[in-house]
Amino acid sequence: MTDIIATVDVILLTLKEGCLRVALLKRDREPYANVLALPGGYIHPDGDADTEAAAERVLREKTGIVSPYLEQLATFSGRGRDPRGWSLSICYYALVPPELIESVGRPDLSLHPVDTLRGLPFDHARIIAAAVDRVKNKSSYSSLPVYLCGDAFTLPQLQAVYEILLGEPINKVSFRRKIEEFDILEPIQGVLATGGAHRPAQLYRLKKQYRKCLSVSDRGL
Amino acid sequence: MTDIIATVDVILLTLKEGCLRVALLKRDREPYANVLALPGGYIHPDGDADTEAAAERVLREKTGIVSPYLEQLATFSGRGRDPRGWSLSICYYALVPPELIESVGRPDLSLHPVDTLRGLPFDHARIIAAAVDRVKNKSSYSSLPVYLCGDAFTLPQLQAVYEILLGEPINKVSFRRKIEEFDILEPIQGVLATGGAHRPAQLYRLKKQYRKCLSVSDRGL
DNA sequence: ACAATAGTGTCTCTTAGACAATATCGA
DNA sequence: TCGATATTGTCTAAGAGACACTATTGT
Repeated sequence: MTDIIATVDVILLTLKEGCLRVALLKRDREPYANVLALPGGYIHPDGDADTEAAAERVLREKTGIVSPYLEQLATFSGRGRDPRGWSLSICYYALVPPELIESVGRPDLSLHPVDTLRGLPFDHARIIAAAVDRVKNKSSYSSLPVYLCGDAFTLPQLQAVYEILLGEPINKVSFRRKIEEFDILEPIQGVLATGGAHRPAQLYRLKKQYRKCLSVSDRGL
Repeated sequence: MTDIIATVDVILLTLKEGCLRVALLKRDREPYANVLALPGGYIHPDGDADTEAAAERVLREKTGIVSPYLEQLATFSGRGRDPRGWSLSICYYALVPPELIESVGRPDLSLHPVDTLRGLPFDHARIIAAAVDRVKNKSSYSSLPVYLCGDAFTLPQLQAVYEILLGEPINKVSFRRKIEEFDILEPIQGVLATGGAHRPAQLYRLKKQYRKCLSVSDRGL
């Protein structure tokens, strides 16, 4: 009986310069050595409690990042996806603010717009597309996009994040109503003065109990 | 390095006597021989194109059923879930009308209400709970429940299915508006006369192009 | 004062749900 | 004709989006 190659891959997503980007790094071994690919690695049954722990470990070892939000995407499998043989990858996706990626200072880690990816090994293009679909869809009815923002952000900034993900402008009043309804943010006593020759915006942060869990709406937006 | 046990499990769900039920069968080998469990089995890298094909094969071999709708649920993994060691199960769920299960005539296959399951082996209770959550949630915004109906059904019957899954009565007018909006049904020229000392209802069937794909709404219900 | 963006009040239009009227069967 | 359920029409109320007005900064 043929063996099964069992790995985890992590789709690490962030929003930078108005565009959703995925973190890729150069593979350090065959197959596809020196090709940009998703951070991934073998499951270690001796050390990993489960595949989620394996994904956390792989992400930490390969990028230095610990993501507050990590969710299982799906499992991709089959004979054709890896030249070494029949393989199976349990994929997880993470959303982080761009500063977190930059703060770890890994020169081999690079960000790439998800719309213009080329030359990806294995079935990584398909996996990334599935992750992007999931994120965009989930953004349409949940607070998921807050994980793309840093510790403190303004409502106009958060709205811009939603608009990029959904690909369309959102009504300001409706948007604020929804966020109010989610009840996950609290104002910080202090305002964002920096940018502006205009009225400064209130800074908000996630309430503690929502650092790792999201709020969903039964309606859209 | 320890080996990984890689299997697929299938959560076969149906609606019978006003209650969502899962198909279980007695395990024919250790561990947990003779205990009721989900249909499952090892992945065959030599024969299965991918895990979905493996799930289809396992379902067919163990129950004789070929389900039009089969979707990946999630992958469950870890050291504690199988006494044989670190294991990993890619789980798929299927929705079928009860007649399909009865038509295959497997006496070892039995249906059990998902609310009152006891004594399940491995982490099957958790897996089934996840599948039920997924089905109920997806039913709130999609045409998924039609797969629980047979080839022909009336709108009041379909509404009853939705109401059982959602656990609450639905407004008749709104429900019909939604189904109309999905645009997946076509009337059959003939009416359901059987039940009744009352006006018979129009029979509908799924349009051909929706036999294996569902329609979703961006709003609820 | 002016430009620019933040934040809020209000109106309208869409749409989900309530209610009810009509339709069609068996007894 | 009566009882029961199917089907359709219409009114109402909740909610989303449009619009516009006020607020607060830097220049």
